[in-house]
Amino acid sequence: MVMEEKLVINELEQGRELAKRLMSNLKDTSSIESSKSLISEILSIYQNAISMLDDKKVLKRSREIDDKDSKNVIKKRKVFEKKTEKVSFFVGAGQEKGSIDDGYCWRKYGQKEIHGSINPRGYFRCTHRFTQNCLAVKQVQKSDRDPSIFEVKYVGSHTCNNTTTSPKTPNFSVSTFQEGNTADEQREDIKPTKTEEAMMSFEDLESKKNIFRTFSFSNYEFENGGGGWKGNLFHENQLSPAATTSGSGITSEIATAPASVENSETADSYFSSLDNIIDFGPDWLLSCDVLNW
DNA sequence: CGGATTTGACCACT
DNA sequence: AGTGGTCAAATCCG
Repeated sequence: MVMEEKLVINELEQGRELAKRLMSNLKDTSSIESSKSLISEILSIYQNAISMLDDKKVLKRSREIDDKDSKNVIKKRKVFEKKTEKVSFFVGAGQEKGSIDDGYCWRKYGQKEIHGSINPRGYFRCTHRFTQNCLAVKQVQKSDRDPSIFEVKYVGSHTCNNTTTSPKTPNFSVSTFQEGNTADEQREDIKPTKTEEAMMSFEDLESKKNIFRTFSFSNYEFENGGGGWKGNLFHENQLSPAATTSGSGITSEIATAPASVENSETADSYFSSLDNIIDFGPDWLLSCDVLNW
């Protein structure tokens, strides 16, 4: 492991420790000021870590471009320019056949057996690819480790306006993972959720990402007891590979959106309230209690 | 009948 | 040469 990677890990570990302390403080409503201070520190640490990783990406990318230029080779596939985001959906038993709606219309264009994986990977692209030149693509694969988890990898952003009728509001716990096209991966787990039901539209993942980035925990320990899941989780009542899925063993940000829709607050409004992390309101604190933080 | 899915073939990349 | 991603003809389905 190179030195800069160690530094990043060190930064993230510090953030984790501070987060733990914050959790303890949150149980004591009298220490709000202390909690705010901790949050500020966490934000600073995560920002440092992110900056380190971004710098690595810039360096790596420039090297790739130089290599191409030096060889004077024109390659058809420009993989490194695509923005990818991995997400995992954790589905309940017997729900695989359900249909997940992430707010977009997808059309399956291929399926492949992946070397080393038990389950095939499905390839989906936006239905409006040709009508609106929307280049969004996603890959869905059932987790080998846990059949109840679908790993979904989103590549590119939607440029189409058409989302399916009602905003897809999957109820799930989400963890997204943004990857550079290489091994530079950022791990950011988050556990928002005011209640156990939040609705969110995938089109908002990108915009919310920064929010998660500023405040995230590794909830993997909570949800899997340290078991093998390395990535982000989505809890969804209904999900079909065609609709969404992915995020193979990776790490990322996590949002839990629960399973019923009784709570009227949508993910959108929920996340909006996160715009200023420091201003988490009483509701958020309540959710911490609910989650037994 | 039109749109979506399946699936083998093809191609880019390593 | 092996692997993953995409294409496109065949097929399915509402």
